[in-house]
Amino acid sequence: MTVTLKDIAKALDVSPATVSRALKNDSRITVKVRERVTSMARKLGYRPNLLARGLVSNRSHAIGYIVDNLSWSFFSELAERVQITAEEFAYSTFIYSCLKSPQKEREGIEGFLSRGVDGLLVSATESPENVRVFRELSKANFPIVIFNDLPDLEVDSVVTDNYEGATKAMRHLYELGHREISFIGPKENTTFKTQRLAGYRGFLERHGLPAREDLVQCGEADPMYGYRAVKELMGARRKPTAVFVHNDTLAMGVYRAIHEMGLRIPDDLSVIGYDNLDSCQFMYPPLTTVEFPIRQLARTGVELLMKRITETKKKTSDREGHRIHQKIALTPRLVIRQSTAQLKNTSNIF
Amino acid sequence: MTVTLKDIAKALDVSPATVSRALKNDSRITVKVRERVTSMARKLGYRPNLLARGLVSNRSHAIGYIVDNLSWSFFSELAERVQITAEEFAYSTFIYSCLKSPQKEREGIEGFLSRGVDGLLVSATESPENVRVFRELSKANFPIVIFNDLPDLEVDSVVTDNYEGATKAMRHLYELGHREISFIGPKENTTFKTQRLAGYRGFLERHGLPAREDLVQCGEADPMYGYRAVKELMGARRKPTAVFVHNDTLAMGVYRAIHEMGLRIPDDLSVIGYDNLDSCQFMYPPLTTVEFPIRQLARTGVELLMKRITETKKKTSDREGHRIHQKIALTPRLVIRQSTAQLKNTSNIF
DNA sequence: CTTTGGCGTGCAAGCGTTTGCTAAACCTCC
DNA sequence: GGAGGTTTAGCAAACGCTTGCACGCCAAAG
Repeated sequence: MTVTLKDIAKALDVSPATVSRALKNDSRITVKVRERVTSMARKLGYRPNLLARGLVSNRSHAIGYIVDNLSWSFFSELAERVQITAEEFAYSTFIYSCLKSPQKEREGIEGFLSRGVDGLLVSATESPENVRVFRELSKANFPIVIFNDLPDLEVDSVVTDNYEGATKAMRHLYELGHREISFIGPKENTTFKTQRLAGYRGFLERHGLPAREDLVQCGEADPMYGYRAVKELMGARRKPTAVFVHNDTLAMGVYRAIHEMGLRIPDDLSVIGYDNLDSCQFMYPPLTTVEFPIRQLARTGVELLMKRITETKKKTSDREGHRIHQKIALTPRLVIRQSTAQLKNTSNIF
Repeated sequence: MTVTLKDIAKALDVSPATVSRALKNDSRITVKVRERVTSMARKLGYRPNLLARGLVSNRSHAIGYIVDNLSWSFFSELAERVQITAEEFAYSTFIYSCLKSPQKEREGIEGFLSRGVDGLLVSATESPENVRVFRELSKANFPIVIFNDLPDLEVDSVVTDNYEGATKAMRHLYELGHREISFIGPKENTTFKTQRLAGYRGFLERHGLPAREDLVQCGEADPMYGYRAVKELMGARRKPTAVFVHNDTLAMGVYRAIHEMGLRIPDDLSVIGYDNLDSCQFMYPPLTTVEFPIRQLARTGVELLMKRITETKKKTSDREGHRIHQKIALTPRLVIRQSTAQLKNTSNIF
């Protein structure tokens, strides 16, 4: 059925070893032989069996990428970039969506390892059990890079500075004259959320603004929650004049609520998001947001992972040499569009 | 380093064969032995090597899914559902985004086959070369299911009736009194586009409405094009009162253009989309659309593929028994939200 | 006490590759 | 013309697992 190295060997009356070497451009093989082999391979429609290859070479030329929810633009954009970048290194990418379930995430990890991936990329749950698994893998010198800022740095990671991003968002609003600024985010205290919220609070504090807890709204990580939160905020007596939303997806709900209430963005409420998803520019008005540099993140992560992989595979002997782990932080950038504007009718301008 | 069957066997002083059988609940193994084996496996942290397993059993327990652009919600939502459904069958899903490049798509297929996937799921380019590849695979009894309506039915497929969906959209607009209805879509003549456009034209014809070609706008498959198209349409002398947009993503651009021009949906223009992406309900106003039943499609596709896989793997002998291919069509459903409304100021009501 | 027949387990081959070592062939040079 | 060296190619083991077959054991039957 399927044609193997042996078939080529038989057809050419050489040994499988020779075919194998010829196909991978081993210098010891004559040009003539190589040519005969490659042309016969093409003729027969030879397709290398990566399972066999992986079994003996102990390299699958694949990496695994675990995400929370592939259906969310944030993750699917990342996943696509990871795949594209890995491809430049002749690597396949296996993607697994764990639906925010630590249990499933665990299964995903196991599955990847069973399939012999050469390395792991993670942007998923922060469940303690799994974080422990990542630590152990890392300690065992298994190549793994995490797109997150875990408490103790014992594993390679590529992150963005969420605190800094939040600060930039806040400064932008502040400079536009806003003082009553709300924060809308998920209730889970992921590092992303914690840092962004800290950036928000830190900014208020440094500028002597009151930290009104009624302006901090946390709920489900779903656009619907953004919708509900705004309805509540804007229905209250002391409304905010601007809102810093934890991510662009949540901002979609915010938009809908504002429009539905017959209010306008940015006139009645300035809105700033986070992530800079592709869809931002098609919201109305186009959303001002903090860019989460997806492409660079994917690239940096994959490159770091590849470095680890080659390191590890090379010196399989001195595996005791404990690696120094890296944490690479990318700076977020503010993308100003039209959902934020100068505050009007106020004496509060600095 | 990694623990294998042999290690367990050695530790228990039994043969690897016994361990293998015990772990897969072979009835011939004593309960006592089985228990000793499983507990030892757990203790040692045994993880089956799927490469080896696949090599000998010729079953990888993985399927490949090729999509056009993973970063598009439509595909990532599909991919996630495919993964979830496949998991129910104890199958892994490899996802590959070919970025609409037939070349890359081809590489993706080859990669999947090299990795020994047991079956293929496709919603990607319709390039003749690759369609031929699919045909050949199918002819060779390789399990493959396509989410598309290919010209000649020689391969299993699961589709939705785009013509019917378009008709439902048009009828909805028609019943609301609209007569000047525009179509905005991609310029590539994919089957989706062709069928939806045919549905649009067919409807006009059956209802004696003029087929104004200036109302049919085709361009890039990108929200930006929807934006430009609407600007042009609404800038013309004879504006449409409603627009049927080929998909929800394109509709985002339509929305932005309308809003930017200071017009209102649905008052100045009724808009109907196609796909019913998660984000539809958060557009403002929530988008009326034709549902592309993603979940059922994924489920049906995976189930059909699984059926093929078990069929094929069972009777590896009579592989000549040419299979009868199936085409399963799911009916699209109209989801009425608030982007469409009764046409006002017109004598044209039926 | 020897056969028969299950039943439970082990042997060994094989899946398609890679790769260290060996061997043959060919040069080059004295 | 043979020693020594350099190419070039083959042998065979190994990767971790599955599986057809054989084998040994014990109980029941003859």
